[in-house]
Amino acid sequence: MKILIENLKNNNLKVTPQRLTIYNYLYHNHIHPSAETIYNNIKEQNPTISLATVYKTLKSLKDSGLVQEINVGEDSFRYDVQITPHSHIICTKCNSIVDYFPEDNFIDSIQDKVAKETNFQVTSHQMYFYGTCKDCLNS
Amino acid sequence: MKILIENLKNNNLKVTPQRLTIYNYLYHNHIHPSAETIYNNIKEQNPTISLATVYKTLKSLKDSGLVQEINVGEDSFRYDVQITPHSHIICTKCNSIVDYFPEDNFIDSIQDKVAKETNFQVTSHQMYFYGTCKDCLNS
DNA sequence: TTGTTTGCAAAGGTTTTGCACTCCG
DNA sequence: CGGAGTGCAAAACCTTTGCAAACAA
Repeated sequence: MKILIENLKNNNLKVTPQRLTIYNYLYHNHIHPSAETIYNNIKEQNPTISLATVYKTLKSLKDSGLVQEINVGEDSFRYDVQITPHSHIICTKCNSIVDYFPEDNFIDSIQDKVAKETNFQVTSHQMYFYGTCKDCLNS
Repeated sequence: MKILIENLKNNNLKVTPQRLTIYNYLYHNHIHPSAETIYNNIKEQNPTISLATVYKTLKSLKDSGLVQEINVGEDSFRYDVQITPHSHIICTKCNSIVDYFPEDNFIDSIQDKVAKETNFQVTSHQMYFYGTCKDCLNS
């Protein structure tokens, strides 16, 4: 939570219970939830929170770099605490999303390669792999 | 257009002027347009077409494998004639999307690596690179 | 002819916005 | 206290759906 509080202060954002709750939920639940899922799961502890506040909070967290927004081809965005750069691998049967952490030099080498071949200054990337997870393969 | 007509027949879909127009537009305009953009650009030649038809057609083309749907983090999907597998590189200043074709063995090696390390059976992927294009760097 | 496709309007789902109230600093 | 954040309801989007008319095969 220290990271959150520091980061909020650095961005001139106030520390509110709603922001703490949402960040805390994401921090402890790496299921890449949608705004709706976050809302449903936190309203038990925080019955007065609104879905609009969840969206507004996610926007603040995203803008200050604490959370990343991902889209795997569904109707809605999903959210993820950004600790270190990583990719996502999606099971097309059960729709679960699993983090995948490639080594740094692997990513750097790909970005360098792309930058060289396209003349873009590449600053970030998103990599999604689709397939079937171990559990779904066995059932 | 031969590809389209053959493919439609193989999928028991009828060849209609609307489908020809939309596929033709995508085939000649590799700007990765949204449904709305497609609609706006083809309605000059086809004044009676509706946006709903554009969506329905894109769904048919997607299901029969002629078109791919991509999402780069905007509110809407964008569409792309799928010729060979490729990645996308997005300029965050001008929002243009450029195709990037890595060598086959490069992709295969990444997918193999991911599959091995995650125990997923990986069937496909989407790779998006974000940065600044040559033109925007020079202005 | 027959089943598919189209076009319209309406509905559905996600996300944003306006505004008064509340609360952090 | 003052300005930022919250919560509600309404609005704004994008996309899908239902249905009668039009059309491809």
